[in-house]
Amino acid sequence: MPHWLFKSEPSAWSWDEQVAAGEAGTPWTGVRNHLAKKHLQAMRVGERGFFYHSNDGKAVVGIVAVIREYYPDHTDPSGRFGMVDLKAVEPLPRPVTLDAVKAEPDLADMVLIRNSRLSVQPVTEAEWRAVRRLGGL
DNA sequence: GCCAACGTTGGC
DNA sequence: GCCAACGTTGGC
Repeated sequence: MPHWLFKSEPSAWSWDEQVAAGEAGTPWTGVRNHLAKKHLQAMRVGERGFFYHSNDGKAVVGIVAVIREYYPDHTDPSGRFGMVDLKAVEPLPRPVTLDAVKAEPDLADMVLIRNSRLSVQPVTEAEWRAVRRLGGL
């Protein structure tokens, strides 16, 4: 099963807010990049991803699940981009910082390192297991 | 279709 | 606050 990584600045949308949204989840609005869009379109209900705090925090802090597949993003006036709905699944007992990811040789090829500006990223099975382990799961 | 100018992201 | 990386826009 594919895995993903979603980036958000906590000042805009934080893990705590995602948790507070509960089982109903929330739409992941605001993606305006074609590669990120492609990843959103590939997502299926039940797939999981990491929730990453960019800028303020710079750490993987939790795990989310896709609960609704790709549909139009009403916040996009051009109508070209869409979104999925996500819900919080569980926090990482220990957030995995960007520094910790960089310090792990097995994670050197993570998209988070290689293409740091991409806001929705694929995560390989090996990367998924390694980050979970670093996070105490 | 090319590419310079510009805007945004995100680490530092 | 700076700036490198990268994506988008628009003139030609």
